[in-house]
Amino acid sequence: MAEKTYADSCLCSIIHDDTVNKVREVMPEEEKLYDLAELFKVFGDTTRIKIICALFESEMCVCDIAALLSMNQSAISHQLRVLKQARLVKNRRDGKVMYYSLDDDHIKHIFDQGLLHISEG
Amino acid sequence: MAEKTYADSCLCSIIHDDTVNKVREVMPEEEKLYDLAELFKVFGDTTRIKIICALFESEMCVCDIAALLSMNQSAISHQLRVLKQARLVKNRRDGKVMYYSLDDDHIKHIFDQGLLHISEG
DNA sequence: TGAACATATGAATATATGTTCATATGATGA
DNA sequence: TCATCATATGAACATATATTCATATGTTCA
Repeated sequence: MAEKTYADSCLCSIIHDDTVNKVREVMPEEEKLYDLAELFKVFGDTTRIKIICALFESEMCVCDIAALLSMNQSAISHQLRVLKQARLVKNRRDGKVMYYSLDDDHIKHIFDQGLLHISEG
Repeated sequence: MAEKTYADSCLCSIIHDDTVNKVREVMPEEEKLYDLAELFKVFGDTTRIKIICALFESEMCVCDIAALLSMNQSAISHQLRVLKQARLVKNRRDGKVMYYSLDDDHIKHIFDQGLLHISEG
């Protein structure tokens, strides 16, 4: 009764048990995969990509970034919060001004690999 | 009139012109940043992350993947299409069965860097 | 203390997106 | 050719999310 090993939602009756079992054994734990998706979701927005690229070059205040991207301060602030929660940026206050900078060494590698993928084909 | 150089949407009057200009010069072109966000958006979903992780281990057919993830065939097929459009997977037909496998060498690096980020802190 | 300014935040809105359901397509074998 | 099976696809629905607006917070300086 090979069929019994499959989820009810999959209507197929002939699949490759050995393959599925082998893969199942090496799959990372659910939580890790969820976190990974959450991380990439943060990168999956043009505004945040732009902010990160800007911060590759220099620490910037919220207003700098808003001016650079021609977006309003609130939108930038909201996105910086997302980046901060993902521990991708950090900030420091200097008087009224809040400066943001990158807080992760892996981002650059990830971006470079992504750009390599894009430039192919 | 420093204010005139800023977008109307940014209400700040005191920002760092030099920084903004310097950053503006090194920013990648708009289209490239858009493509990069689109790529990461593909990685920003748990189902697709799981599919990719599974394919790290072995080529699989649609039904295999559906069984592995306990999801229905249609959902998997839709997501495989997204992955294919992003040129992350390729497929080959063998009779009625369509086998999918990874079609990019950078994915593994990107995932590993992402996992490094997650495991920190 | 109060005005001015940079930033943060909550609510609302519009848009994007993942899954499901129903059904179409394409291949096999009798 | 017809039934069966694996996969693909379009429409619909529910949910997530980015931006805007209005306003709050926190700092500086007079």
